[in-house]
Amino acid sequence: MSLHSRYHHGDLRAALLQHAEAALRTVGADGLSLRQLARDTGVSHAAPSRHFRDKQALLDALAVSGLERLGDCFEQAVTAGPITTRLQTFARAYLRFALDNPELLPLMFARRHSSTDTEIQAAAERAFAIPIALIAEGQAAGEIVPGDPKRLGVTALAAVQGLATFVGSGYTADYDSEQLLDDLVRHMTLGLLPRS
Amino acid sequence: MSLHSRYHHGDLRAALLQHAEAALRTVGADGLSLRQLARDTGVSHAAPSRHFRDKQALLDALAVSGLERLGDCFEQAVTAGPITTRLQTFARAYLRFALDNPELLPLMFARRHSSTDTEIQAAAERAFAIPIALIAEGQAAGEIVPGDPKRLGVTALAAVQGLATFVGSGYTADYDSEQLLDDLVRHMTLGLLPRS
DNA sequence: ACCTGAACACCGTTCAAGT
DNA sequence: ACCTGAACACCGTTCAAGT
Repeated sequence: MSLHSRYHHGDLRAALLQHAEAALRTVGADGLSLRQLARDTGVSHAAPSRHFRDKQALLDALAVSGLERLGDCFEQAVTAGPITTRLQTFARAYLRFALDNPELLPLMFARRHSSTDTEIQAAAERAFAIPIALIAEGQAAGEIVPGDPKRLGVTALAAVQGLATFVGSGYTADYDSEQLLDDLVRHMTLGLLPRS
Repeated sequence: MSLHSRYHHGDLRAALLQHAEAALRTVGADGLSLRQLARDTGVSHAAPSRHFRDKQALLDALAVSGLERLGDCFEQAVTAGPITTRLQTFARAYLRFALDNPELLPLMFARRHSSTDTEIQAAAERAFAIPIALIAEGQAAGEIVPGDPKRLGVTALAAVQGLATFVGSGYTADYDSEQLLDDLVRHMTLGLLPRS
């Protein structure tokens, strides 16, 4: 085994990201180590720094790829039918993604420290544009109350996001998550106040 | 300065927790170091292990104290008046707490790894019982739709929790957080579907 | 251009020993 | 009972040197 064979002659950045996603699932964000990641990928511990300035840059890259995958889920959740079932399909897709990627969501919603992290911001914008478009459609058909569709979409998405947080925390362990989601969608669409 | 003076002859556990909360605000959960915490408190780096088995135990203790403080906020948010303003008062209190303690919330809603963390669970139960009681009151007065008040409360609390997550992430930087909360409460109470 | 290997300053955790 | 100080195995980050 020559010294040359230790070189990773491919797309090291992509390889690191792939191994990082796997490590995120097994050891979590806190347990993720750049040195272990380098070992997994078969390069020296200093090699990742060529592609990710520091550990935060790697976590940010994971957040971007997570937001892109969430966008894919949203695209697959676009259906026809009555507005309530269309909304519910989106909500289900979001909740499923959140529960399937519990370590990824905190990265996607991490507090941006300094300047606006344009890359993450753009990826989030793209993903959330899909359900927001549904809101706008529903409004055009008179099926949803009027108002800025983006503002309205954010409140609806936030509700599902928050439910995922509660379910993930285990505070609602005595309830079924799908039933809670059904309740959430019903309360969000019909309202908590009686419809006389 | 005798060797004896390095001993912390008081409630070291409480002192550690107090410094840990301050450190959480300044350097965040990731930046929090047990060794630095020991230095801040004036004890050896091994002393904290007597009171917190490991770093996770310290973070869990911070979560418990955070949930207790959230409970205090909820208690102060108990008011009289129409049901919508009472709900809004709770929602405002929750959002304010979440935005004022951005580093604490992820700890409070951290994924429980193994067995049910009974202490955290109990603290959460106590805090959330207060808004849930309001839901039950509203239902008794016929002001809120029927259903299990706990299930209903979780969905309502989740909505606010999710909004805090969105606002904290910066995805809604172009909107005012209080206005978003007003929208959320209105949509949650009246519903997204037109009231014909 | 890309990676290595050594070096530096930090960690969390453990444990015999001290008071 | 409570704390110290040394020890161990790990980190993230930097940088001259190699190919």
